[in-house]
Amino acid sequence: MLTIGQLADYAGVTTKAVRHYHERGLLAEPGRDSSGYRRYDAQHALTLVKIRTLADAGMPLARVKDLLDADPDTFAAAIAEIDQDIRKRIAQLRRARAQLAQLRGGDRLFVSPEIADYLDELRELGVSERQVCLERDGWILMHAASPEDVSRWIAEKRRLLADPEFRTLYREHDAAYDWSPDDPRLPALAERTRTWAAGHHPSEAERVDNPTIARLAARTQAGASSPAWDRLARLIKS
Amino acid sequence: MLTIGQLADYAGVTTKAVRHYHERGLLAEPGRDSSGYRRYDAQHALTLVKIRTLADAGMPLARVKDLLDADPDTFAAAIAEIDQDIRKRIAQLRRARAQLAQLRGGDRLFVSPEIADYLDELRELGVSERQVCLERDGWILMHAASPEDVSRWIAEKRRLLADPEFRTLYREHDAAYDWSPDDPRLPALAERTRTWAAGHHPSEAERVDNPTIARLAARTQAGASSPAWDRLARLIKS
DNA sequence: GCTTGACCTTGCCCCAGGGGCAACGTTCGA
DNA sequence: TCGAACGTTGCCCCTGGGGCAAGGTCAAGC
Repeated sequence: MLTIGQLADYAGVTTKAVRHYHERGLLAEPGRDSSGYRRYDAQHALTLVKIRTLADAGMPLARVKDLLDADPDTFAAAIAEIDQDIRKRIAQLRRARAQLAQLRGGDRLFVSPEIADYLDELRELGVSERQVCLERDGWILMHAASPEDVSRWIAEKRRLLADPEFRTLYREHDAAYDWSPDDPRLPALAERTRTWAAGHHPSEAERVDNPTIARLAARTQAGASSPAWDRLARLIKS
Repeated sequence: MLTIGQLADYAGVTTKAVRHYHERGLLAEPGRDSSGYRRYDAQHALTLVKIRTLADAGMPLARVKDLLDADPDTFAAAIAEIDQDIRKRIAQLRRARAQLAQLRGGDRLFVSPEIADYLDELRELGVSERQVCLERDGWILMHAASPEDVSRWIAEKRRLLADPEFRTLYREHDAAYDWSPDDPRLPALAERTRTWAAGHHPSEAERVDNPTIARLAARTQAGASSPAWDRLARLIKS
């Protein structure tokens, strides 16, 4: 007859776990010897190994309990199900591993592939990393606030970037961030921007009156501006 | 600016989880709007996705917290470690799957390969499944109570089974379980057993005076006897 | 016989990672 | 204007045990 420690060692668990299984009704309480120690027999060892096998496979103890005295068909079905579950979990772990690797480089992890591609295009255009981050943050907010609009807006942005004049303006605005607010190039840039805006026929998509988006855009800009940008904004409005 | 629900949906978690991360200090509490609602920006979304990526990889939240503002080297090292861990867990799951499959057939799962082989030999000899179970339970107890003795005893048992007379006696004892206690074959079997025992030179191993084992054996037998076996035992002793 | 160390007993609180519910305030669209 | 859907805090609950306390017990060696 075995003590709780011997039984636990045999099954590769702690004595604590064995007592836990008693509490949860998974393992029958054995008889006690004269000193009150639990004394186990081989049947307990068999059951304990079964419990561990099922629990190691990720089955909750409550289900293990039901299953221990279920008929063979139920048992087999449960085994099959758990087996499927294990395969799913392996796949999940593989995915987690891949995600983890992404964490080290780039922002593909944080935005949809569509947006990530767009950001890469900006980079190829020579846009500063600061500006790319600003864009990324804007798209994250948009994606979170109204995901169904993202595709349309991305398409619109792409359409604009196809216009050489817009591309030039975009890059100059980007560069202007670091200029002095008194930089003589600012009035000229403002003028060119207004000219472009006047000649530019706003598309359907752009006129979408989504107040959420409008407020969102305003906030995003507000967070990260510079003296030169502030002046530029005033010059364009005036 | 996002509400907690939008942020949570974006990262694929529950609002409860987001609040949990605030409590644990993983995610900075954002400002509140006039009604007391939390209002999040893109930075929160970035951090939240990072948190989930690390947590999904099995990292405890406490470590995630430390890692979120660690230097890149520490971060990379931690990533590598977690990656190793994931691979280990995948291997573990695979093992669990294999064990699970074993659960459906035989008792290889419960005893060492050595003992399982021995039990299979008994089966080939035509020993009843009842007797094989009895043996199995005995070996489980021995393995749990004093694993270092198992190999020696198994070898001894094998040596005995090589003796044709012992094999015959073993099988007849097995069969006698179901006999009536008045069966006329019992006295003859007892006599043959005594003759064999007298002519049998007990080996070194057999005389090992392990009182634990002796008590153990006695208990095992006591649990599963039959009227015929009881009579047989009395006949042999007398 | 005595000590020492390893074992056993019960009981209680602790952890992650949230879920669920209460009881209430806010916002938004029809 | 009203109801649904969302937000707030706070509390207790779950799993699968770990850790520790405050003892009782057992076997070995001296």
